[in-house]
Amino acid sequence: MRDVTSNVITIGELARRSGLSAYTIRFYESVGVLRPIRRAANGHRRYHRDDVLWLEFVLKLKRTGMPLAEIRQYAQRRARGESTLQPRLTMLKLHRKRLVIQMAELSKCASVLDGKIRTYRKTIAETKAKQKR
Amino acid sequence: MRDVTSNVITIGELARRSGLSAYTIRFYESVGVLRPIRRAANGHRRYHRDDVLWLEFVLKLKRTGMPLAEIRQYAQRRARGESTLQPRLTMLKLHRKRLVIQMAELSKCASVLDGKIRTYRKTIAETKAKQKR
DNA sequence: TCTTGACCTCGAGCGAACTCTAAGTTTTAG
DNA sequence: CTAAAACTTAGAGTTCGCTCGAGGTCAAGA
Repeated sequence: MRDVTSNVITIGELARRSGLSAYTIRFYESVGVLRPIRRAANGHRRYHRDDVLWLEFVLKLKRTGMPLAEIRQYAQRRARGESTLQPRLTMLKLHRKRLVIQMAELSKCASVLDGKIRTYRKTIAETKAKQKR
Repeated sequence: MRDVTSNVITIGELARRSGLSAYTIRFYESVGVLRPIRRAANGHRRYHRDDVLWLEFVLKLKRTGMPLAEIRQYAQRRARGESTLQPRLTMLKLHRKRLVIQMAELSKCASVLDGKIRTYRKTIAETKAKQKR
């Protein structure tokens, strides 16, 4: 059996842990969101601790609406080292601003929804009362 | 000149007001997100107050991540009248739950981002200090 | 009258993000 | 040793949500 407790894992195990499909993980590598992954002697991908951590961060960005093209740019700057710290910081700050806007949007929509839910409940209750009479 | 203050507006005016393109508005009608819009004698669409309000609500759902297929289903139930109140209520409650999850995701990501931004700032400051020496 | 611009329909095209197929190797369990 | 499961590649196909092009009508302004 494969050692699942190791800090070097296969693509299948990473898929299981991340909730992505192996297809998607390879796709992310092919578009440059993940750097070229180290291989075992047989050519199979081996994901290390740092790859896993990076993927987790990528998924955070993705789930909060950053497009893959932008994540790729960030990844490529990261790969180029410390000289790109400033532009990366700018990207993060920009995304943070978008999050704030998104959160405002969500909470506004939540209260609209709450209003609708309340009136729906009332209407349904009234309809039922009428039927009983 | 066209009367822009009226409560019956053209597709161009609605596009201007909603920020969507006229293409998109027609597309929404074609997929059933908007009901078939009333026409002027010449066949041009005329949007009334209720159409505009409905579109506003649709955009709230869309911006908070409800897929068009689901919005269409809601719209079609709405068109079928009071008998669909219960399933519509269920849909709204479901979407509300998703909003809560999304908001949690966003704020979690925001704090991760804040952490990164802080360490980036520090690293940049240190690098500059080193260069001065 | 002529031109410009806003509208119409239908169907094709596009970009993003996967998702899968095919054909081939390798690993692992029995 | 063999069968099934897990991996590899390249490239095709799918879904979603638009976005546009072609070709046509119609109305208002110069």
